[in-house]
Amino acid sequence: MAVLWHCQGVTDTRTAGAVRQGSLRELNLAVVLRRIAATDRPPSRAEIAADTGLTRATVSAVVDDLIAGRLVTEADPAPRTGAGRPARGLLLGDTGPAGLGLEVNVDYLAACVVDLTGAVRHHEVRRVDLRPLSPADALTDLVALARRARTAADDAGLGLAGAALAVPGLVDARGLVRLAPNLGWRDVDVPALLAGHPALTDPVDGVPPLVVENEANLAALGELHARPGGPQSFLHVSGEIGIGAGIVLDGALFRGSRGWSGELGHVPVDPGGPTCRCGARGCLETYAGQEAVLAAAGLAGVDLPADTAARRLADLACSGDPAALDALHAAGTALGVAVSGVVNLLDLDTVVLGGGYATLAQWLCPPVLAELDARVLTSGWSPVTVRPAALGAESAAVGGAGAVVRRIIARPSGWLSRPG
Amino acid sequence: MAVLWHCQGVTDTRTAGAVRQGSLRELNLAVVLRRIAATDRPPSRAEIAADTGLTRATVSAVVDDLIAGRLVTEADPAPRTGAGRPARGLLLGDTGPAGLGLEVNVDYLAACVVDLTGAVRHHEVRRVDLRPLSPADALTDLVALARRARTAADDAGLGLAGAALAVPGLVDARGLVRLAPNLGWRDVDVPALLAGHPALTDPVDGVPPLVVENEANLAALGELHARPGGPQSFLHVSGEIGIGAGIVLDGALFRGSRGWSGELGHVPVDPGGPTCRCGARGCLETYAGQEAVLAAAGLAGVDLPADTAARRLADLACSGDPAALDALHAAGTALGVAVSGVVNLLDLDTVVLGGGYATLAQWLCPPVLAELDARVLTSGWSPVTVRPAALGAESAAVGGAGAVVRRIIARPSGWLSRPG
DNA sequence: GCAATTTGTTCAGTGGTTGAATTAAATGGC
DNA sequence: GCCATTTAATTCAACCACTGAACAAATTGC
Repeated sequence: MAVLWHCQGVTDTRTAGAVRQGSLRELNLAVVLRRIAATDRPPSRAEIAADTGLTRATVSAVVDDLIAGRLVTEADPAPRTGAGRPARGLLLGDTGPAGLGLEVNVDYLAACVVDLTGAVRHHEVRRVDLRPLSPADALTDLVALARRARTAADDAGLGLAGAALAVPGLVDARGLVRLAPNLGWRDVDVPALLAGHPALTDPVDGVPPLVVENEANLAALGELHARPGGPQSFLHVSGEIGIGAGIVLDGALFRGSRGWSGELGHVPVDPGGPTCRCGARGCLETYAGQEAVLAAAGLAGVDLPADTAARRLADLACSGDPAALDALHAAGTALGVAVSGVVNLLDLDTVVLGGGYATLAQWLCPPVLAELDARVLTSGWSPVTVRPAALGAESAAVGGAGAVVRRIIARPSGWLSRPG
Repeated sequence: MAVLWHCQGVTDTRTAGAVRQGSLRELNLAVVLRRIAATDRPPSRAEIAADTGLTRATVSAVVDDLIAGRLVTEADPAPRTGAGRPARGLLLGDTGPAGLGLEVNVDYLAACVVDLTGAVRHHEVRRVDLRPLSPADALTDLVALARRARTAADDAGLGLAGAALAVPGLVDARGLVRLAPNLGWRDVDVPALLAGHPALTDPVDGVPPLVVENEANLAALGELHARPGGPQSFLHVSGEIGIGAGIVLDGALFRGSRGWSGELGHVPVDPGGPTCRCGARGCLETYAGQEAVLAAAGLAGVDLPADTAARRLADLACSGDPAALDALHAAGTALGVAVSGVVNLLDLDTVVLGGGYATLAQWLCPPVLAELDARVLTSGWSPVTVRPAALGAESAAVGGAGAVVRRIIARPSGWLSRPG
């Protein structure tokens, strides 16, 4: 009766399709590469063999393939240890594939390049109010950033293996932006608009080069990326003009069946509360959305980019402004109520405050924690951690680029068998 | 720019560990068996080969192994089609392994046996009020049911491959029941108490024979099991004395990191509402829990098993009793508020009302739907379906037994390499 | 200088898939 | 009723990638 197996294990999807003969190598490439990626200290071939259960012979063969594909390099200085032939450490390559992360937001465009090791090799943010621009014009500007990012990647010897574009709105499975309220976009066919710009990336192994994804989801992945040893399951709340959330479970983004998960802004906080622009009453957004908080702090009608607004509010709070402090406490309490529901439902132990909330975390965390302590059934056993996001506005772009390189690590065969 | 790949695919965990040589067959056994299980019409070897991409030679070899292990049988009557040698249909075996499902609840014990095909081959429910009994006595009674179930399985030529026990409470990873409030259990070490009863099942391939799991989670799996072609992602709400929920995503139970997901009963509905027995204010349970609904319907203080109480309430509602109708409408509205939050967060399109709610679905569905329509951001694009559960009180036991056989289908090598 | 130790590679052996050829079992036209 | 046609399933040599053991390489310590 010793150890129990879990129902989660009951339905593990170890293989999606058939396992052909070549899949064996394909799968072991992923196993070995993942092992190399999983640690700080570069592991030796022998160590990998011992850890994974493969023979040293197999590991050597697999590593040869990985080195040939520039996914892995040997560490030059042999780490000095005891007796025996010194091990040669293996590192993720920093001249192989890289991911391109892009973001279109209300008041800025961003692009970044992340290499296999997770290092941000290029980063550019361009402040521009996109609301007056048409989607086509906005994307033309974005392509200029992407082109510079690609040049930077080329100069560094990196090959772009894919790109991810963050958009603050609902995106469907084909990359159509169904609704991005704060951008004023509706049914914008981003892939079609970008189709005329082949500069982005080339397809690799049949994998299309661009993903379009909700900004809050990619920002959550950015948090995952920024804390390699951190929790693998958490809720990342993006407090912008609207409130979105990215749900990360076991190191993977949970998108829902259509990718529309995480609409935390419209979780009911008080069913009899004020009417939200979505038509319902008492949504979280009516308590903790940027507009509501600014109004409560006496800054009604101020039209500011999210981070500037948050900065302004933080300054007020720092100076002890009572209206600002009250507004933040109320927002934090409402946020705590909504988040408590999430935690009760998903059994999470970490909540990350991102977007504008990161700047205001100092004032938001206490009331959020208070609600969590009171409302989460299991908080007595294991308390919930609430903390600000590790990255700022670049989170979504970095998260998107990181998702691209994580995909390479999860399935290196695609990169290795590329035409080039 | 054609088709987009999804972020979900970015983080697919195709392999957990190393892929040894024998894993190839192991994995293909699962691929082929899953294909056989996935359809009504028995597929031929050739059809499986075409679908999976394996060669007919490989499929034949794999099927031979499955037939030898009684996991698969050949359908006797050749399905008459066009020209050519007639195909021999392949079916899941009904004389191979089976799962044992058990349930301990407030007012009944249950046991059932489910074979690979999903058929319930044995079922027994024993009504008994467990609250006065000690956990040890309750489990002794349960073992008697389990023994009869095992005898029934043996008589039918089935081999029990594992058992799952549903408990209405929080269960930790080691099978310890941390808290089962309505049973009056706290820190009950179920595996230890059952260790003296070896009659349950024998271990198979190192997999321990018994899982202890939350009743709401297994009931959700029961719903999945009862509707083979139904949705693979849904929220299953169990309305008992407390309110639990099981979250099924892509055909798998989502348990959270510690298995404590689905505490819907303590999701806040109105932060200023009545105080709940958990200490917080305005939990769903204070509006839609059995006690609250009975009190609102004028049946305060009645201490009844969940299904009896629901039956009584349904009778009142049928007869047009205004207090009962109002109580149900209020409960449904509160339930709708809580469920709206869940749907906004997880992007689900189906909500199943189970437990006592199934009996009352006729009156609960309309207000739940009304709240969903008003509060779910994406309800305009794709409406949410709300419907009663397919199974009644037996849901958790059947779901647990089904989870055992699903595990066999997911990893048949464990059964095939068993000692016997 | 030599035994001990640990790493990494080489190589014959093997398990399981591959692909083509072959056999099996039916339909349909004449 | 016979034979070409068609589709299903099996057989078999070839091959791919892993296995295990032996071996070469590189260092420490006596």
